[in-house]
Order: sequence, then C-alpha cells, then structure tokens
Amino acid sequence: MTDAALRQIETDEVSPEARPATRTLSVVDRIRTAVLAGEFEPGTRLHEVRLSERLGVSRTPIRSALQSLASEGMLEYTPNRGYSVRRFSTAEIVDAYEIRAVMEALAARFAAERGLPEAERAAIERVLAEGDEILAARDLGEEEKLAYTAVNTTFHEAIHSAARCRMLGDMIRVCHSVPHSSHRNVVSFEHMDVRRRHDDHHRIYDAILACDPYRAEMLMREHVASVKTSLVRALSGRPMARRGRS
Amino acid sequence: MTDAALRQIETDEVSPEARPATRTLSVVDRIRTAVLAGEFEPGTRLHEVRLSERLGVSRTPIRSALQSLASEGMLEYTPNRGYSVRRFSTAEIVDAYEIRAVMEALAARFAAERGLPEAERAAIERVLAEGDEILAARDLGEEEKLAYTAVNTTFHEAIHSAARCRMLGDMIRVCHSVPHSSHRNVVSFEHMDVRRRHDDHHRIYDAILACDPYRAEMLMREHVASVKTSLVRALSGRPMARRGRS
DNA sequence: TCAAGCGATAATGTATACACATGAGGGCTG
DNA sequence: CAGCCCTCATGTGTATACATTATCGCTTGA
Repeated sequence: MTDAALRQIETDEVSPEARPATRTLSVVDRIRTAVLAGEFEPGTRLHEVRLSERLGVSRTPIRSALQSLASEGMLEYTPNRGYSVRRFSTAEIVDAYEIRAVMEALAARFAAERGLPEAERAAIERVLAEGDEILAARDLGEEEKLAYTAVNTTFHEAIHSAARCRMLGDMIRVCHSVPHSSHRNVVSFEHMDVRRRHDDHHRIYDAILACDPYRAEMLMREHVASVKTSLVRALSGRPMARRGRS
Repeated sequence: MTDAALRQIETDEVSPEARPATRTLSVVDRIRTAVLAGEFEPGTRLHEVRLSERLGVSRTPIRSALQSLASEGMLEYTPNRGYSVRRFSTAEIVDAYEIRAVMEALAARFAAERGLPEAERAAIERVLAEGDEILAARDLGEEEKLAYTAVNTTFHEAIHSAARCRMLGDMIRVCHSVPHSSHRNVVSFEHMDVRRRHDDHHRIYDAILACDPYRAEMLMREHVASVKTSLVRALSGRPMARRGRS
C-alpha cells in the first residue's frame, strides 16, 4: 500500500504534464512501453495478478488495459486462458510493411486531394530543412541518427494528420505495434539509403503541394515499401531478428 | 452448481451451434447486432447500468464488451464519460470505402502472389456459378437480391482468407463496422451495376488464378472504389442516408 | 436579470470477493 | 505397470460495493 502510493507519486513527478485521465490508460501506456522495450519475450503470458502487484493497481484496470492492447494487436487473447505477448513471424512483419505502405500512400493521396493545412505545411518544411542539415555531414553519429529518426517521424505524422481521416490514422497506428514496422525505427542508416529516403520526402511534399494525388500516393507507397526491402536484406543478413534498441 | 449446469444446458438448447465462451463475448455480439440493426440512434450514450439491467448481466462484462466495440470503431469512448454510438459523417463513410478498396486490393494481390488454396478456389468457383445463375434472370426479386448478397459476401471473404494475413483481415473487418461500407450491403441492384460487378468478380478470379498480382490488385481496387461512386450517387439522390434494412 | 459558484445526483472508475474453467499431479483400477 | 479419473491448485470471469468524476439545477450576489 505504502509502496504503491510512493510509486504513484514517483510517476507523477516524472511526468507532471501529461498524466492519463484514468489508471487504465496509464497502465496501457506502461505495459505497451514494456512490451515494445522487449521486457517480455514473445509468447509470455501476462498474468493479471502479477501485473497488478507489479504496477500497484487492482486487476480491474489491468484487465481493461490488456484488452486494449490485445485489440491493438500487441497481445493475444484466449478465453479463459488470458493474454500473452503476441509472437510475430517474419512474414507478418513484412506483411505489416505492405499494409503500412498502402495506408500511408492513401494518406498522402488524401493530403494532396484535400490540401495541406498551414500547421502541417510548416511542420513538414521545418523537418525537411532540418533533415537537409543533418544529412549535409558526411557521416552520422549516434546523435544525428536519433535526430533524423525524429525528423522522419514528424514528417510522416504530419501527413497522417493532413489526411484528415481518423480511421486511416488509427489503422496506421496499429501497424506500428508490429515490431520493426514503424517509422520510429529507421531500419538502415547507410548513406545512400537515408539520403534517398530523404529525397523521397522532398518529392512527396512537392507532389502534395502540387495537388497531385496520384504521384503523392505512388511515391509514398514506394517509399515505405522500399524500407521493407531494406528490412528483408537486413533480416536475411542476420537470420534472427534482434529486438530492442537499434 | 446444479443451477449453473441447468442454465448452461438451457443456453445450449437456445443456440446449439455457436455458444460464446464467456458472457462478455455474448454481450459483444448482442450489442453489436443491436447497433447494426439501428436500435440506437448515432450519438446515443450507452449507459452501463441500463444495459446491464436490460441484458441481465453485471456491469463487468458490459464494460468489457463496450470497450471491445469501441476498439472496433463502432462506439466512441470518452474517459469518465462513457461510451456512445459513433456518428459517421458522409465523408467518413466514403473514406471507409477508399480504405477498404486499398485493403481488399492488397488482399487480392497477396492471394495472387501466394496462390489460391483449394478450399477457397472451390468456394469462389461455386459462388461465381451461382451468381451467373441468379443474374441469368432478367429482373431480380427480393429473394434473388438476398441470394446475390450472400454470393458477394462469400466471394470477398474467400479472398480475404486466401490472402493469409491476419492483420489485413482484421482491418478489413473494421471497415465493415462503418454503416453502408460493407459488401454485405449490395448498394445498388440496378441491372448494369450488378452485372458489371459480377463480371469484375470473374476477372479478379482469373487474375488470381493466373498469379497476376498487379492485375488482381488493380481490378479489386477499382471494383470496390466503383461501389463508392454508386454510393455517392445514391446519397446525393436522397440527401439523408437511411439506416437499417435495405 | 444574469452570471458564477456550489452542492446534489447520477454515472463511470476502481477494488475486492466469489464463481467457474483449465491443467497437472497423484491415486485407484483393470 | 499402464491408463483413467478424480482432486486440487492456479488463474480467469463475474458480481458487487465503494471512490471519484461529471453534470445539472439552485442559490446568491452583482
């Protein structure tokens, strides 16, 4: 009890600005982060009682959170047997890229058809310039890689937002729960690859500005699908997919 | 013990084939059916207590079911304010068709790339023949329309299944929770439209059999998107979208 | 008369106790 | 000795009581 209260306060102090409205939502975040960080092996069962002891809340919000995460596709549920960390085959990871490719392509098309709102336009121009700067250097240190990953994320999120279609945004988000299949993980930082992908960004932006839905869609689809190709190369290089950092 | 056993048996007699494993799952079905049948106006709040009284179970499975349906996109959730029936704008319905178009197109491509399993091949050939028969008549009565709707559903489901990609299947299922945006509702039964769409089915099947992913994808995309066009025509004809039967 | 603050009420969020299902281990029987 | 069944332990499913939050109407003051 005292322990739980302390941890609660601790959590509040760590993130004072964005405290979730309910415990359930807080638990969703905590478990999601833990799973994405690889704290549980795929296939591990998540026992409600143990989680509730570990996180210091009762089983009710735990159950609720587990159900949420299962519907996101991150966990697997079997009636009367509970939840376990979903195991993704290589095929599923690759498929997730294909799905993400057509979805993000559709988002780019919507953005081109509907016009780019001022806020998104500004954000994209900013990250394009930032990316230009980062890539001006001959080699990328760890810091630059992190910075470019943020640039990449912002670029894509701006386009999702410009698509103005909630269902599409939701579905793209689901794709990101698949390990490796997120623009938050820049798969390859090889010189040619990054520069080429950054150039893609410029062209996609041009197409959207020019209100050319077909070109925007086509470019974005190839952009995302090409990452899949890099990924397959990487996976076949080292047969086992490592999880976690990098 | 005895009481529980009796209730169990009773339930078995009522629905001998598909008894849900838990009350939560049963409640999910019941609420989903009610909402799809239009028993609640869009925007209506679903009070947990009232539902629990109406369905004769406690709030726990009700809450669980509501959460499920919200993650399917059928309900809307606001923390501390509960669930309400999601209101779909015309724009969202049309967008759902676009999304479904690219997803089903991807499914067709996967099917073509991966080959058609025997079971799916048989099912498709059967419904293609059945559709030919139905459409041989000059005019379609109510019964024929129902029969053709079933044919349509089976055709599409066989292709989803042949795609062998769970995530894709899940996402397509989500599209179907949007009213009007389901192949279970054949939008237009005008002669030309139905015949054309049935012809599309034949061609899509041919493309998949010929292992022509590009053609299968393109045909399916146009096939679904064209329904969108019919829908827009219909909606602009009668400005208010009627829900429920027909 | 209107606006703002406050309190009552109802609905959701959470905790906990109990019911039931599943699986493993040991004892009984053929 | 092998196989089956029964029992028990573990963990999920459900019900219910309590805590917290939102909403609405009322009062009060300007």
